[in-house]
Amino acid sequence: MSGTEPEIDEVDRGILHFLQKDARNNATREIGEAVGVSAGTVRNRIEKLEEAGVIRGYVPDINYEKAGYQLVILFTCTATNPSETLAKDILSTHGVVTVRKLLAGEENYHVTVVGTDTADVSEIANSIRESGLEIVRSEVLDEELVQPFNHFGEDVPRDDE
Amino acid sequence: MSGTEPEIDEVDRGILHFLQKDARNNATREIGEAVGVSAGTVRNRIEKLEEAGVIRGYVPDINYEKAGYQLVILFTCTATNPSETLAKDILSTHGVVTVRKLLAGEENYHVTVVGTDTADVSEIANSIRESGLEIVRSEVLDEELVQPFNHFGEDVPRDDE
DNA sequence: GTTGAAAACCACGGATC
DNA sequence: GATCCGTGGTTTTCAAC
Repeated sequence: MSGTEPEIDEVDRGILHFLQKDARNNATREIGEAVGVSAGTVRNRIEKLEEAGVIRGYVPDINYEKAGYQLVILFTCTATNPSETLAKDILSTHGVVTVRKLLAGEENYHVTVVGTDTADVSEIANSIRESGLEIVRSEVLDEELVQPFNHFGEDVPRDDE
Repeated sequence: MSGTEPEIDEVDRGILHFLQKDARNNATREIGEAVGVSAGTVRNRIEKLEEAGVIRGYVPDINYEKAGYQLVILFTCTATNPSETLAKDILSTHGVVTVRKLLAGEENYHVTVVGTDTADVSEIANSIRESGLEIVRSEVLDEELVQPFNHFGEDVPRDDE
């Protein structure tokens, strides 16, 4: 199907574990010392992981409310006429931050949007409908916590703490 | 309430816009040229944004399936006995990658988990129940797209391109 | 708060094992 | 495939505006 299955070993898991904690402020040498390889190897592994599509990119974890966008809304939707590009179309809509497509069920699209006020959110809702989603329910998001992957490197020996 | 409201200006928005695209492989000098300030100022602003809590951290965007965790499940739950630390407790559970707490409604907790097989997911489900969540529904996630914040910097003047 | 320059640090590339 | 090393670029620090 999708072809190659990348083999993720302990070194890769350790690297991914480190990147989870902080994907920006760290050095390959520091990671290498923690997982037991050289800095150059860390760089090679990261490159492989990126090429294999395991790592899709690096994003900042942003607190929307503190950034001035007080409203964070979760729209539960039904795709009336699903197309191949529907998810990507929705994602490119102003205000949309995440799109989750479920494998089955009626309410098979979950769209998270952020806005400054209700009028703003209302406009976003209209855009979503025009793209081909019927909004079944809209709810206010109170809190969202992200732990991108707490599996990696759980059994990697740590020299500190 | 939460106290200080950080003032996000055009420079901050431009910086956030750049970090969205790639939070790891970029130079402060490059960002500075795009938004019209020096590299040092970019670093100062980023530090401010981090201290203010606008930027909570930097995380890799990982494709779970390609990393060997084929099952990505969305649990829709109801908090039977909500506590202050419930969301954080759930997040620290093995296999849990995101916790979304809704402001109101019966099914007010959405928990995304990843696992290697059904037995793995079943164990995770048990852990979630033990933490105080009743699982109302479980669905298979087909696709998840993230666009952390496409608002920032849309109207920032660019001197090139 | 921002800027500019010097120094320490790091990533990147090739050669080697 | 992993490691070492030299070079260019970048972050960092500090003085000055």
